[in-house]
Amino acid sequence: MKSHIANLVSKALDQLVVDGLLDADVVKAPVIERARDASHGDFATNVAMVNSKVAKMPPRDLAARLVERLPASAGVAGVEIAGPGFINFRLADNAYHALIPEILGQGHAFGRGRIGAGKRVQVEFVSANPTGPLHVGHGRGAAYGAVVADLLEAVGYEVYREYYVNDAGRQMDILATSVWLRYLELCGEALDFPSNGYRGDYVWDIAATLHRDHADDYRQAAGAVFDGVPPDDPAGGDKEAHIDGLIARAKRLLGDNRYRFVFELGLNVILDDIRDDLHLFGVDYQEWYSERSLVESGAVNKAIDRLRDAGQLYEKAGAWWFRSTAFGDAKDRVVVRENGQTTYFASDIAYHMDKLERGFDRVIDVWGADHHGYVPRVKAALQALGDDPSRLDVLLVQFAILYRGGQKAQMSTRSGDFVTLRELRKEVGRDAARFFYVMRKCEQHMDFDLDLAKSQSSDNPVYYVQYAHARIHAVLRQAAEKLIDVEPSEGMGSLERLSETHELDLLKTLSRYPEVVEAAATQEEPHQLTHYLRELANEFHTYYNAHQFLVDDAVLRDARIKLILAIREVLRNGLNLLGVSAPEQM
RNA sequence: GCGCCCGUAGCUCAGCUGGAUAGAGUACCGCCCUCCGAAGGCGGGGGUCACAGGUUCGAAUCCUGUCGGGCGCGCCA
Repeated sequence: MKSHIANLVSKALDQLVVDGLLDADVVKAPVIERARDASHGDFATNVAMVNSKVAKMPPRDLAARLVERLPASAGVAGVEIAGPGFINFRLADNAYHALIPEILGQGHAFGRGRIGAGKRVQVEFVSANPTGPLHVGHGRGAAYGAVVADLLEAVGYEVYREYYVNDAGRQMDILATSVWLRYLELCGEALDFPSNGYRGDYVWDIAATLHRDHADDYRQAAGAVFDGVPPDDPAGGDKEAHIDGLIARAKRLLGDNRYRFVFELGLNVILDDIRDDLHLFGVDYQEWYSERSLVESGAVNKAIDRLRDAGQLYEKAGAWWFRSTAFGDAKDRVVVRENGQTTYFASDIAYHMDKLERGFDRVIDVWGADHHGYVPRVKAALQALGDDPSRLDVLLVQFAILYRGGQKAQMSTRSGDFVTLRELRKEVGRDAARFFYVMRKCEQHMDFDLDLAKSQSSDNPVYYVQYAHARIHAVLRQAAEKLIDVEPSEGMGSLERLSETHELDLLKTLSRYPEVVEAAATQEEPHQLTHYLRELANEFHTYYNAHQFLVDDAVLRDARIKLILAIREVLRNGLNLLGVSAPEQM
């Protein structure tokens, strides 16, 4: 409908050019938008105002000339000039009635589009370190990334969802060492657990598995482990030096193979947990991409070599630095440390290089906002390698702060004192968690009200929308009891009986759905969809209270049933895109 | 100190590629079930769009500055 109006306006503009009232070179393209106020009709355009200057004519005069040249159209019931020079279009009722067979005919496909044109886009999200269970801070990125991916798919992109597994590096060594130390405690060794180790209960659980399956096979005397290791922070030392010393000691005492065994046990247990957790959250990936595989395949060294060959690296204080300042970064960055180990950043360069080499048209990273300072260096690296950094979009998600009983629910991974995503799901349910996380635009700091998410009342927006869907099914069940055929196969002739304001408003709202999906997808803003669904649910509830659907007049009843079937379809499709269920009963 | 994000109704937030009287939910007050689920609906009050300048036919929206809040500035990941 919108494009139809745009088409009419373009033709009128062309005619103005032909008539010599406008210069084709300077005329600005028309923008058609939904009228905000019903009294302004259905669509409006500001072409007359934006072209007023180049036409050397007051906006309203230009508007009048343009309206004179608009082609006639059956779907358009009225055109008027208003305000400073807006041209308002009012559609004929039957233009909206035709929407119902369209929706019912397309079913699940209604609202999906093709502007993605099959382009391949990769979306990387969550990618939390496998050093512990996911917590609620990861939940927002998970929900947001998943919905953005689904939205892009809905508008015609071929989407590849990926989780980058940081299974190399020092944090993983700290985890492996933490597991081993807990295991030693289970064996009966007395020791002071390092202040920088992972202290969560899940570490005990992994240690217990090791102890159950291998008894004392991995046991070493605590003295042998700790003697000569630099003191920990509480003992007046440095916690970083202490944990590094313990890692080195673990590797030496266990030997490569046995250390690797403990390491992998920890990694696999946690990764399985994360995978399962996300799956139950409705988040599934095409690929779990291992950082270690990147190191072991030589991809990291290859990336470093490419940078060196391009003259973008230099040596300073024993380390190799990437000249990222040459590409807009605030300072140069180390890629190879003094000790010869490559940095996380070096892996990330290789990873992003690989993403682009895999031939994606677009690459999207969803990161926590605390990583925003990291964006310039990754883009710098891509540019230095001769790739096009604009193919990479980094979407930053701000933190969500949880409130329970009006109080902040705080968290910290290292101390083990945090709310896990699993617990959140258990507490508020998957539907509410998914909906709440994407209800706000991602750059907005979010207050997540656990009590509200839990409440089974109209205060809770997710229940409000789901209730509208369930209510439609309640009507359909009622109709079935009365032996009314709810899916009549005959034509749509009865639809012109839909003439109530509530009905026409609903049709108008339904007609917006494809535009909402497209906007939410292209702007990566799932919240637009949540707002839309709330609005649609509200209009349905209003309609429900104002009119009886299952009336004696069979023709009218038939029309109304078709309308609510169309509403059901859109509610279901929209909720589905959000990863929220559309229950038939609640 | 430098960089990024945010500041709109008591509270939580839309609106931001400039457009017509600034919206929604919630809270508060008042109504509506002999009627398909009241987990609902209708109405009402409530705003110097943080502040100050600038750009123009027009600014919550764009630019500059100030003030407030969050985050980041590792040879950690």
